[in-house]
Amino acid sequence: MQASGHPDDFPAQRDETASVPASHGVAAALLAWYDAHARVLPWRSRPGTPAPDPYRVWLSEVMLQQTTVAAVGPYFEKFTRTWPTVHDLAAADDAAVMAAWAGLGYYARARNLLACARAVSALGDFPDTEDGLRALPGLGAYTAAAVAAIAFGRHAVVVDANVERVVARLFAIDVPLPAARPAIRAATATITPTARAGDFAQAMMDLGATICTVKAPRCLLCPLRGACRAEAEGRAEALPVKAPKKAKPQRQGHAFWIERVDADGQAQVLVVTRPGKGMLGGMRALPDDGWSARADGHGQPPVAGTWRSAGVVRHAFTHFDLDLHLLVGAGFSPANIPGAHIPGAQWWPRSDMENAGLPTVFAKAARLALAGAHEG
DNA sequence: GAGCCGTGGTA
DNA sequence: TTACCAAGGCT
Repeated sequence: MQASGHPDDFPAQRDETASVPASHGVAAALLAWYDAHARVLPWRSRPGTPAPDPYRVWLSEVMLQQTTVAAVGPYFEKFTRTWPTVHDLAAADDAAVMAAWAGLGYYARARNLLACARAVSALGDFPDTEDGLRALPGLGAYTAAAVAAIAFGRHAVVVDANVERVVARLFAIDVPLPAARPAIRAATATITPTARAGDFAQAMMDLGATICTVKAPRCLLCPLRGACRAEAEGRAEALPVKAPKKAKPQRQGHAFWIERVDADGQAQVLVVTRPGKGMLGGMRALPDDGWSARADGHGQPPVAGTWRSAGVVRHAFTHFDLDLHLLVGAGFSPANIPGAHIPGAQWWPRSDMENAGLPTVFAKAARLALAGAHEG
């Protein structure tokens, strides 16, 4: 194959028999495309301009883990408005951060976010190397590389699901995931430029999000079309190959709605703070009967009383589906009003449940309870 | 390596 | 409606 040092030669220089695309041409073509088509995002600087605040890069990358740009937007705005620096976040109360994260999912991210902010604040600032970043809580191989490249201009190989898809197609890697990961990483390294590694990473992700999509990739618009082996072979959409998924179990559980009127005449609802680990760990919630991915709940209410059904919330988690049966309690004796018996319990104003910081499954249950009350 | 861990959009 | 899955990390 004739080597080419001229980006202008790309993509015509592609050799059909080559095992890999022309690396120089791929990076140059992608960066040129990015300069013209980069998405404008709140946590991102324009191509070729100084890098954004590492705090904002880090915060956005953690929020974007397995989460869409559209979903992250309002949360990023809220977090940066409430806690403008990593030191502000480090000083925040755990409950405030968890409540602010409510609805975004994968709540271990919020717990690690706070731990990371406190570690960084204690250090004085973010580490500026990939290895230094990788040692922080919540930063795995992807996020450490992304922050190193985007915030600090480091030459790091950034591989997320977008990059996996783009590279699997570009090199026609048809080994199924996850076994293909080492080959994909090695291939990514061959096309990652020394200069502008951060823009390159973001360009790959933009390409994956807008052109090289999972379904119906828009190959006719792709700046890497001439270098793409999968496209040349007419099988871009078929790559990467993934192992089949396991079926999700259907679980049954109960949540319990308990109200009181306090001394000032204010209606309140009993909420609990869940244990710091595991499902919805550290989040405020309604009392429940211990349902989990592994088993149905035991069905028993936390206190004696009269319970009536207020409906069912159907909710899909990553690894199981849940029917959450909502029971509304009444008829508690004055000596038996719950609260003291239930670990982590507190009373929350009934009129302010939307600000209780409930994860979505419990927010749905709360809306059901509040709506049901109007039916009489 | 494989299981666990949320949510909302899309086809 | 069902199924897939998005800027993954941790154990």
